[in-house]
Amino acid sequence: MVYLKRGELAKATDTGIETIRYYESTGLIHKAERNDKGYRLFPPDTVKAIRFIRSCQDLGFTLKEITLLQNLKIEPDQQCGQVKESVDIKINELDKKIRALTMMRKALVTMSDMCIPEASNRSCHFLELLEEVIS
Amino acid sequence: MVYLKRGELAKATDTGIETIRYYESTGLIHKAERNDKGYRLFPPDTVKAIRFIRSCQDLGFTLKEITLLQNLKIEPDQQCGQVKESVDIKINELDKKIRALTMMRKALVTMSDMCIPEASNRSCHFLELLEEVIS
DNA sequence: CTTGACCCTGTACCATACTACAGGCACGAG
DNA sequence: CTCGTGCCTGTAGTATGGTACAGGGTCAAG
Repeated sequence: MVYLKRGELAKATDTGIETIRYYESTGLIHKAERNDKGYRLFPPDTVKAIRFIRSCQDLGFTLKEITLLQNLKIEPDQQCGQVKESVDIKINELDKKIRALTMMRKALVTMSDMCIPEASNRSCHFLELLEEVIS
Repeated sequence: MVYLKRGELAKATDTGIETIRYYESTGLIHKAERNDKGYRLFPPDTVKAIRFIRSCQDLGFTLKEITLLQNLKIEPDQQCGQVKESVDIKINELDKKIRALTMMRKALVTMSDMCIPEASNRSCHFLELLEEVIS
């Protein structure tokens, strides 16, 4: 059978078995079908869905936001403009986040570069550096 | 007096007044001195400290991580190498995060571009698009 | 000298995102 | 046929990051 039981899905996605139930209960993944004994049977693409969820979480999205992302689709009908608007907002947010992270990265690189064993006895205070880079 | 009371600090940083007490209790900001009546008196640079905390949170750092960031200082002593190592790890993490966000941004831009009224009757699902853009 | 805005403490509560039982049925290996 | 997993349900507990009182003192303006 191509279907996965809960434990198999958990292993395949390196996720806690209870987490799967939690995701199902919140609607983050589709309700699984059940066999005659009540065991959950997940279609194999649930693996992808869960990997997507975990990746998004790593990027700082909440489960609520991830639900929105999952539902994001543009259909060329009268509602297109609305969806486009929310997509554009999301793009702006991402831009801000990317810029900020890039600045922080720069601060860290500067720090790392300053840290050469032979370097003179200057000391580096991260916060001051970061403030400089950010502002 | 240059010192700020709790409410003043809250206003200056656009933060809940109780949040300030919470940050103080967790050691995220220094314990304020008190006047003779027990009122907290915060030195003015606490404003900066709290802004720093909020910015870092926006970037997806936890309060625990922010504490670590605050303590990150490189002093040219024997521990320099160690600190450099952890800084470099953090840089790698940021790189990954920035790349992933950039890809996600690309997917959204593609979506947004597809949404032109005159465009044909194709419809666009974010997840599929993201997979395309990523791979 | 009272009224309202502020501050104090302790404690309780909230949402999010899990995580851990307890009690019970299912199933395959030995 | 039993032993060890694995699955089921419901419910309770955890950590994080706040948020909201209650009950009481402080302070300055009118």
